[in-house]
Amino acid sequence: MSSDSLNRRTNRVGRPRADGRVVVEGDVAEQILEAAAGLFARQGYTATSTRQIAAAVGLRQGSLSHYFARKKDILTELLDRTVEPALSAVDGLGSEFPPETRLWLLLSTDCAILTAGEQNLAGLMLLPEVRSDEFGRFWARRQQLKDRYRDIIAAGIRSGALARNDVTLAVDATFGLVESLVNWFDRDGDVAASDAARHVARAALAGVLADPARIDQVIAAAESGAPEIAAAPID
Amino acid sequence: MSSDSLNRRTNRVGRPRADGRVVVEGDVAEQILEAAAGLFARQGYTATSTRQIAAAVGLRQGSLSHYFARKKDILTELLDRTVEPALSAVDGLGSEFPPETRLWLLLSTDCAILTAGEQNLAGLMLLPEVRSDEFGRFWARRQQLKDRYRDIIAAGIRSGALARNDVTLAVDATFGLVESLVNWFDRDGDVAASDAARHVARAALAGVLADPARIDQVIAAAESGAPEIAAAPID
DNA sequence: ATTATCTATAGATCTATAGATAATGC
DNA sequence: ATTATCTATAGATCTATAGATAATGC
Repeated sequence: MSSDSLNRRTNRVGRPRADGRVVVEGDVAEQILEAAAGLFARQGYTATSTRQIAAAVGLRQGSLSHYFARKKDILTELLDRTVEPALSAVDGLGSEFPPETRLWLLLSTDCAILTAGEQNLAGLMLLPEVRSDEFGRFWARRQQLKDRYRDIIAAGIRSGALARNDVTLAVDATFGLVESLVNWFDRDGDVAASDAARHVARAALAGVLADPARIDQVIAAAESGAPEIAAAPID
Repeated sequence: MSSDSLNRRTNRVGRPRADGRVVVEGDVAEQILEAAAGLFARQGYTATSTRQIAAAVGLRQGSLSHYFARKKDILTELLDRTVEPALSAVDGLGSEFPPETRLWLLLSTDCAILTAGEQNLAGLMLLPEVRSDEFGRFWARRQQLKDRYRDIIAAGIRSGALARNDVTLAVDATFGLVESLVNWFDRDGDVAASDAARHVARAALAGVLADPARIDQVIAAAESGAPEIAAAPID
């Protein structure tokens, strides 16, 4: 085997980069997404220039279009990756459990997802620019997730396990409390992701339970996997 | 009294506006702040141009500098008005109550403040651009508020009323749960501000109480104004 | 004279695109 | 031939500022 063929293995097709650096770790599109996620989260979307994103991965500004035709496409792809894991986790939720148990399972997996990963991906949805219609697809997917919360909470209210509050309030608040994690949970801080996730999930559940004293029992039942006896209906 | 002097009353010094509209309702600086708050919250800081702000109050872009030398100064003033009310509310907090009662009082006033007003002023602090050093004064004030939470929560853990969790976790989570309101509470939605505020404050308190069953008792005690009997210390 | 505005613009961006170039692949 | 990059730039911003102007105040 000549040294020629050895070199060819590590080299890539296409004009070399201006800075001379060779791309080793595969997928450039992935690198762009990762770099952009960090920049968007720290500086904001509009305040992050395509030049900055390109520089972060060792490209010139104009070369980005080879991977993403417009800046917006990068954010769209990142947002997509935000909802999808939560939505598919929802599907695996056993329906044999009583609603308050299912709610705990939903809450705790959701909180775990939000605190997982190196980057605060889910935080991107709070960027004001994301409110624009251009990102409608994302908001539709997210609404699906919220609808699952609504189903479970409504069932819990019917069974008497959850307080007979306004459903909209209960759903909005529960959903909102969970998502508070993306604001304050700090991956570089002292608090462990699992502790933060559990604390928030527990507070959210406590907020809707009819009998707050039952909370640790509900959590234990969910985690032992055994469906506990449902609370007696109120009416 | 001539009609001349009558006219003078309603007219103002200075060159008339280009659009011919006459400013009636006093303070232009306040109008700028209000318009900017709405635009920043909806579109983001960088994505809002000084031209848009000016247009919203019937001025030309260049005329803004008469009131605020730079765009940043508008946001700084808005952020100032965000922390100050919360900080002064904290001062009025009776120290004769046990910590869990004081915590409830702090939580409920804070949540009330966050949901009050026509505009989601507090939401501005989540704008990514605000993280920059330029707004350090704001973050320092906010840290003072957080320190009050820490004092009270630490005291509650010592007294045994609050769960013996990591203080940092408890403070970060409690503070974060409260602030989740700025993300999801919708002034144009169906949920009343007072309901949203109460739900969140209650969930946050439930998250840290040693005995969740006590929650409604603690809240009732705080609201009747009578200091209840403190829980027995753990050690 | 003072004030609140205006108009016009310099200088600095920023994004998307056209077209060139330097690799590998066949 | 194909691919991944480059360089250069058009066109559209955006912010801050200079200097003019049209009111009122005295």
